[in-house]
Amino acid sequence: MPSPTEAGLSGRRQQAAHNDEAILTAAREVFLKDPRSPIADVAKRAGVGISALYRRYPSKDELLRTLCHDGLRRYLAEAEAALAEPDGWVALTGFLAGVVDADVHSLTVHLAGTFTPTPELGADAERAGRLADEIVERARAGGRLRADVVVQDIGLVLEGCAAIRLPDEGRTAELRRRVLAMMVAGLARTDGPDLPGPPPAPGEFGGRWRKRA
Amino acid sequence: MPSPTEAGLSGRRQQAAHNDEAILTAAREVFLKDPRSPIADVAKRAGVGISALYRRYPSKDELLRTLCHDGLRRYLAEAEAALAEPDGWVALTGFLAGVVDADVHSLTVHLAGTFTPTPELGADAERAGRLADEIVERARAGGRLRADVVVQDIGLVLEGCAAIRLPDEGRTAELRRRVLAMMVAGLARTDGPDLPGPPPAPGEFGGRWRKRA
DNA sequence: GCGGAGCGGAACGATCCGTTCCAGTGCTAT
DNA sequence: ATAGCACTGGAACGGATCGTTCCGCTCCGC
Repeated sequence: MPSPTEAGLSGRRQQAAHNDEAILTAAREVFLKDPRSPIADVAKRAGVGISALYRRYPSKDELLRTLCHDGLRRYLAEAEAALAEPDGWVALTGFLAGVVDADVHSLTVHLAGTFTPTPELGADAERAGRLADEIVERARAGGRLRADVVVQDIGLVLEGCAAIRLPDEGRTAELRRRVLAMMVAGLARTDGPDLPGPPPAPGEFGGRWRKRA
Repeated sequence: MPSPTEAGLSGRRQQAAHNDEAILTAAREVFLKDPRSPIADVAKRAGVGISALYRRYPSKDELLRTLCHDGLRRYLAEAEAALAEPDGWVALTGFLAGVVDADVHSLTVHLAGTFTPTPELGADAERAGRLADEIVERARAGGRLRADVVVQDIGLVLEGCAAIRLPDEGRTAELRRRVLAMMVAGLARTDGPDLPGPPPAPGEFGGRWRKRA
C-alpha cells in the first residue's frame, strides 16, 4: 500500500520514501509519550536503523524542531477551520476538540524549550496566538461564553486535557474528550459565580519558546 | 525559630532536627517539580550536603517511598475531613479543592511506579479508593452530581489540575483553582447532554502501583 | 557489472546520577 | 580539658544512558 509520496517510485527509492514517513510518525508517537525519549527509540519504533534517521536529520534538535513546527501547523489548520464556522461557540468548542483529538498541544508546548527555536517558528507561534484570540472573541460576541474567560484560558484547558494519557491511544482520546466536556461546561455562561482567581495573563502560560538553560 | 520537633534541643542535635525537616520539604518541592530530579538537587535545595541526606534515607528509592506515602496520608486526611461535611456536594468540591491545594496528586500518582511499593502503602491506597468512592456516592445522593459521573472521574479531574504548573507556586495554585472550577461545572447536574465516551473504568486510570520496568 | 546511495547497528565519548568515602567540625560525656 | 564520635560537606567513583560517528554490507540504477 504505497502512500501518495511513494507513488511512481520503486525499489530503494520507495523504501526511502516509506522510511521518511515511518520515521516522522514514529517520532511523533515516541516523543508524544515522553519528550525526553532517546532517539534510538524512534528508530526502533520506526523499524529502521539509526543511520536512516541521521541521514534525514542532522541532529536530534533538528528532528524535534521539525516535529514541533509540524504540530504548530496542525494547530493553525484547526484554528483556520474553526474560523470558517459561523457560530462562534461551535467554532470555539470545535477548535478545542480538534486540537485535543490531534494531540497537538504536547507536540508544540512540551517540546518547546527542548531545542533552540527558529524565527520562522516564532512567527507561526505568534500567528497561532492571534487566531486563538479571534476564536475566543468571536465566541464571546456570540454570547454563550462567560464574560470572565480570557484567551489564555484555552491554554489551561488544552494543558489539562493533554495531561490525560493512557497506554491505549484511542482510549486516551475518549477520556480527553470527557475531560474537555467538563471544562467546556465551565466556559459556558451561567448565572453562577465567576471563575476564581486572576485569569492567566498574556505570556504567563505557554510562552516557553526558549532554549532550556 | 525552632520548629516544634526541634524544641528542647541544642547545638548539633538541633541542626540535625532542622535538617530532618529541611530535607523532607526540599524533597517534596524538588520531586514535585520533576519526579526524575537527581538526589543532589534535593540536597542543594535543602542547603545540606549529600551525606546529611544519605544518613536519613538509605537510598533514593526509600526517600521517594516516604514522600509518596506522606502524600497519600495527606490525601486520606482530606478525604476524612470531607466526609465530616454533611452536604455531599460541598464535601466533594471541598475535597477536590483540598487535594488540589495540597498538591498531593503528583506526589502519589506521579511518584508511583518509580519505586517498589510496600504492602502498607498498597493498603492505604486501597483505603483512599474506598473513601473517594464514598465521597462521590454521597454527592450523588445529594442530587447535585451528574448521574453519569463515576469515581474514576475524580482521578481525571485531579490529573488535569496537576498538569497546571508555573514557576511561581502561589500562582500555580490560583490557576489550578480556576481549572478546577471549570471542571466542577462539568460535574454538576444540568439539563444538557451526558459527558461523552465510556467513563473511566476501575483501575484504568491511576492504579499504577508497580515498579517501572 | 560497477559505483554509490542507503542501510543496520556496533562503538565511542560525553554526561549524568546514585552511592560511597573521607577528612573536618564542634558537641558531649567524662 | 579533652577524647571520642555523631554528624556534616562535598569530592570521587562506577555504572548507565544517549547523541553521534563510523564501518561494512546490500542492492538499485545506469
